[in-house]
Order: sequence, then structure tokens, then C-alpha cells
Amino acid sequence: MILSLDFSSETPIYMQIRNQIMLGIAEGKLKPGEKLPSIRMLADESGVNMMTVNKAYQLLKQEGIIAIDRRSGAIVSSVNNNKTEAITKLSAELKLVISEAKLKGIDKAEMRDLLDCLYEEMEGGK
Amino acid sequence: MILSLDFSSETPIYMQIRNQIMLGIAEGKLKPGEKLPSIRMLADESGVNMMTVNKAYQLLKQEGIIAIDRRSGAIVSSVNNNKTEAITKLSAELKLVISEAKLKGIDKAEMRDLLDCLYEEMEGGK
Amino acid sequence: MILSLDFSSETPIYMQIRNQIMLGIAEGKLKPGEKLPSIRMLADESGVNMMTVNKAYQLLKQEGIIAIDRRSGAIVSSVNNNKTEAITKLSAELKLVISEAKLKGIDKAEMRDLLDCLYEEMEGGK
Amino acid sequence: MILSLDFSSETPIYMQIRNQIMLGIAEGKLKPGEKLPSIRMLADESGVNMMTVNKAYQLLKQEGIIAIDRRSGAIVSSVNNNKTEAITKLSAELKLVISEAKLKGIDKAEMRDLLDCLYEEMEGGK
DNA sequence: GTGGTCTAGACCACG
DNA sequence: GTGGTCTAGACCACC
Repeated sequence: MILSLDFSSETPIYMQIRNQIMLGIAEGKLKPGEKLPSIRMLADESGVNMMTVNKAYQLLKQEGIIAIDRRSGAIVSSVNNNKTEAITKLSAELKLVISEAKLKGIDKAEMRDLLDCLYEEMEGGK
Repeated sequence: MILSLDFSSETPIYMQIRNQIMLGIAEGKLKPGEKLPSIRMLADESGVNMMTVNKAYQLLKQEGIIAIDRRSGAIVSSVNNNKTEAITKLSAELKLVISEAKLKGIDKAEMRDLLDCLYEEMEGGK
Repeated sequence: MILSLDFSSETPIYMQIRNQIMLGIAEGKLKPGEKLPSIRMLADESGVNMMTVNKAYQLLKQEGIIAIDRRSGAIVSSVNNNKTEAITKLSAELKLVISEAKLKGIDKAEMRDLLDCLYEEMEGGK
Repeated sequence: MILSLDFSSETPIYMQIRNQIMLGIAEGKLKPGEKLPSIRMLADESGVNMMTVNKAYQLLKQEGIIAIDRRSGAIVSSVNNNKTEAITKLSAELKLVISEAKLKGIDKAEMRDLLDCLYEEMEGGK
């Protein structure tokens, strides 16, 4: 688990960590039930403060993506959340992405291709 | 052009304004060449500071989505065709959305449906 | 808004702050829509770190008890949450309190009296 | 005596054990004078460390709820009648519960009902 | 002015 | 060992 962080990005570091862990899980690099690195270890490896990593973990926990086990640290949760709520959130995000695409002259067909392409790329990492 | 702002959202207000204008353009409610409301008017209507609206407009200008003219205020630009750069940015955003979808148990087929569905919804507003 | 904190208590300071604010609202000392002191001010007054106060506020926000407005800081939310969920949580807490009472020889009648008594005490502060 | 522990809960495991034993006694599943399972047995059954169970037992002993005998292990104490002290502690706990209730729109009458309801539920287990 | 983020340490509770 | 809490300062984004 190596993180590549951009310290001069507008995206807060804890959010970058959260995003990369989420990507890692989605790409199958991290599997449900698997242990995540400890807060301390990840902080040391990545050159950030413990509390920053902690904040990312707390966020992921709150989102139901990981569970923090008192005995053995953080583990990846299995998927089980209610879709309806998730779809509402995703729709808003997707709409924004679609808007950006449109304004850059990318049409529906191209977006579908891009979606397919990204899925393949991500499945490949399994 | 009525904005619905959530002052307790994590998303900064200027970003909410930018997003809604972008959505408005993508949905065809605002067409290329059309004039946007003046900063002052939008600020008054929405109950926010003029500086905040200004920041949103500057951001949109910088993204090449609107043009700001001293005489006639802000107008919607025509579609920009610098796709390559845009696709890189969109890919990163889409990847994150796909990850979230996966972790909520939403598969590729459902995402394609959602994409189609949102396109129809947005075209409808034209 | 003066907090009385016990720095040697087992209860974390941020939780003591959260509890006292919750009590303050329930007793009517703080009314819905009213502004809470800023994080900085409360931190200074109470002799604790900003981040500790921040943690309390974040917790209250997450519990839907306060809202954090980007313009004017934190304000007390109006009550509107779904009761069913709340009752589940309250039941577990009350059950524990009842158990403790029983084991100390306090019977049902006494508990009802205590409940009434506390309600009067808290209403009095309105 | 089967414990249901949530390892990802915020409540420490030893406290969960203590709470469940207390509930068990209050509900009459465990009667004064009755023997509690040995530390080792409970630890094995529940998949936790012996030290953790020990901590829970020590806490219960300190609270005067159980007595620990070298020869026969832990036994449930008879009801302690030092009410005055107990009431102070209970009042603080109840006040917090009442606050939470109020903020969720649950009024005094509903709380009284809930109290009655929980008493019946707990008596039923006798 | 406000809150949001981050750091580099520290101590404690838990298991 | 783990995570949880806290501090005293700092810088930045937002309004």
C-alpha cells in the first residue's frame, strides 16, 4: 500500500488518502476482510501525520467502507449498503461529471466508451 | 437563474454556484452566447457576498466555460474542443465515482443505465 | 456558555463539551437557530485546544443537533429527526440505566419519580 | 451466558462485557449468589483475551455488583442499598438521556411510556 | 472574522 | 502492538 500524495493539491491530504484507499478496494488490490496498514505505519511511510491518516480512516469508517476493529486495526468491510441512498449521491456526482464532459465537447457515446474503458482498466488490476 | 445553496454543506458556496451554473449550461437552460446575471444581482438574490459570486465567475472563466466582458458582463462560451486534456481530468473523476459505485454494490450494467438515465434527464431540460 | 470540564475524568473532554452543549439545548438555554460560540472562543474560554472543541462540534453536527454554517459558524438545529431510530438508541441507553438502578435497590416507582423530578429541573431552566 | 460483542464498536470490549452482565442480572437471568462463568471460559467462548474479561470482572467487583472469591470464582452480590450515592450518578446519566430524547422530539409522556415498556420487557426475562 | 487542515510531538486506554 | 485523545502552534480557504 503505497500512497502517492500531492501536498500542493487543493484536495486535502486526508481526502487523497481516502480516495486512494477507495480506489484500491474497488480495483481489488484490497479485498473485503483484509487488514489495512496501521495508522502509524501508513503515516510513517507516507510522510504525513498520524492524525491525518486517522482522519481518512474515520471518514472511510463513517462511509461504511472499512471497519475499525479494536483488536486488529482497520479492515475492509464487505459491500452491503442500501443502494437507493448510494444512487442519489452518485447521480449528483455523475451529473456534474457529465456537465463537464458536455462543456468540453465530449458526447454521450464518448462517455460510454470512457466508462467501459475505465471499468476494464480497473478490473485488470484484480 | 435561481440558485439553491446549502450553507451548511462541505462544498464551498462559490463551488456550489459554479456547479449549478455548469449544470445549467449542460442542461441547455443557459445557451452559448447568452448573458449570465450580473454578479451583484446573483449575490442579492442568493443572499451571498458579491465576492463569493465573483469567485465562482472567475473560476468558470478560468475553466473556459464563460467569458467575462467589461461591457456586457459574463456570457456563456461556445463549446471548447480541447478534448485530450479534458479526458484526463474526467477519467480521474469518473474512476472515483466508479469506485464508490462498486463499493455500494452497483455493477457496470447499472452504471451504464444510470449514465443513460441522467443523459435523458439532462437533455429533457433543453 | 461556560463549560465546566473535568480534565481528570475518564470521559474525553470533547465528549464532555458535547454533553454540556446537548444539556444546554435541552434545558432551553440555547434555542434552535441560536448561534453557538465560535470554536476559537470556546476553546480560549475553556482552556482547551481548538481541535478538541472542533471535535465536539463535528460530533454534534454528525448527530444532527447543530449545523455548521459557512458564513456564521455553528447554530442549533431545529428538532426534526426520525424518532424510530432515536428510540432504538435511547432504549439501549435507558436499559443500562435501569439495570444500574435495579442493582442499587432503586425500584420502578422511584425511577419514575426521578424521571419526573429531572424533567421539572430541566424545564425550570427555560 | 452468551455475550454478543461488537469489536468495531466505540465501547471498549471490557465495558460491553460489564454492561451485558449487568443487564443479565437486572433481567433476572443471573440471580444474587449465583456463580458467574470463569474468566477463562468466558474469554474462550467470546474470543477475547482473558485480561479483557478480567478487567470487566474487576470493574463489576469495584462497583459492588459481584464478589470475587478465590475458591469459587465470581458470584453475583445481593442488592446494595447505598441509594443516595447511586441516585447522584443515575441522575447525571438520566439527564443526558432525557436531553437526547428532547432533541429528537420525544416528549415527557413518551419517555414515561418507554420507561414502563422497558421495565416490562426486562421483568419478562425473569 | 470564521472553520478546515496539518504538524510533531505526547500520554493513555485497549487488548 | 493498536487506536484514541490532546496540545500548541501554524497556514490556508472561505466569506
